[in-house]
Amino acid sequence: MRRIAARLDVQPSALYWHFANKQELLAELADRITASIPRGSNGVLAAARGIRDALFSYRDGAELVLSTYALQLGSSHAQAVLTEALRAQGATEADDRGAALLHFVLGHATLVQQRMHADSHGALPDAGEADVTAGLDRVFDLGVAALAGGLSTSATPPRARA
Amino acid sequence: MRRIAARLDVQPSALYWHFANKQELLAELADRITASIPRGSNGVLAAARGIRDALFSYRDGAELVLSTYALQLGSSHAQAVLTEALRAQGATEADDRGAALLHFVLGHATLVQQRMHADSHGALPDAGEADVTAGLDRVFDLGVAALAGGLSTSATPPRARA
DNA sequence: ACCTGAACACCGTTCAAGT
DNA sequence: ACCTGAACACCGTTCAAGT
Repeated sequence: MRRIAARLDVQPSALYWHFANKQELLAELADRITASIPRGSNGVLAAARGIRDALFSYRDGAELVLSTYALQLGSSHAQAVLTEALRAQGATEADDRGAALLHFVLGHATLVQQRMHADSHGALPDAGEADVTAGLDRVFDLGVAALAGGLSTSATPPRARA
Repeated sequence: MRRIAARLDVQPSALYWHFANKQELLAELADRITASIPRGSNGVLAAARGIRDALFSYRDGAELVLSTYALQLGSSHAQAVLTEALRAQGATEADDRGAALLHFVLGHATLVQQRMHADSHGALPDAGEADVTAGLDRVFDLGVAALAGGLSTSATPPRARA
């Protein structure tokens, strides 16, 4: 709060005219992050990646959206995007699958983002020359594919294969 | 730190003889939580539930283990249990699947635990008489089943069906 | 070896008072 | 309507000094 106030050239107490408390300010921030998630119907994998990338593009975005979603402040835009992509693909139990997918994406993204953040501060145990992020994209894709229902995860498969 | 010190009838600064900082103390706590996860080979679903329940039995256990795992402090016992159960079931890509499953379980459990915690403090938007936790067990089971590989998620199916 | 005491540099939040 | 100033009740952490 003090840092935000400083950036606005205002006293910290001024923020409490606009927000009841820190949590409500964070909920507004989370809403802006999720609002930037693309709605397009390019398949479940594209939808999941859109969410992940939106989270990654803000510092602590994943953890913030996870917590705000848990408190049921903020919108459920992310889940709506996933459920919609699942339905377009003809998945069964699209609501539950959408929830599970969202939980996976939020867990995965929070974990990866925290690890990257720690690494950039040199706070990770030294693992030699290995990339901290090695294999995590593969884990993400595998997880999404599995949760999407074992069907094709792309609504637009390569034409050459058709 | 101050609260822990008080519980031990000691000054907060005394803790810094035993731990370098708060994060290292939390890592030790996370290790004790994951150490309580049962290793049995009763299938992937049982393994995943064992992890979830271990997390639930400590205040903020899920978030704590998620963060500690992200920083790669503490053991990878939870992931080992999942990977082992996947292999016993004959799953392909057991390592990546184990990672994805762990991410899902951590995301799901963190979300559910934070929501329950907020609800018990009356911090959730009023949803009438609905249970805050409604349907979440179903989402968990569906997620685990999907990530387990679409195979049977139980190593001991009902005998009546055999 | 293990702990205390005192300090340092922070937090989020409240609220009377200003304009 | 919107902000300041000052305070309150907290944090994690350090470090000389004690025993």
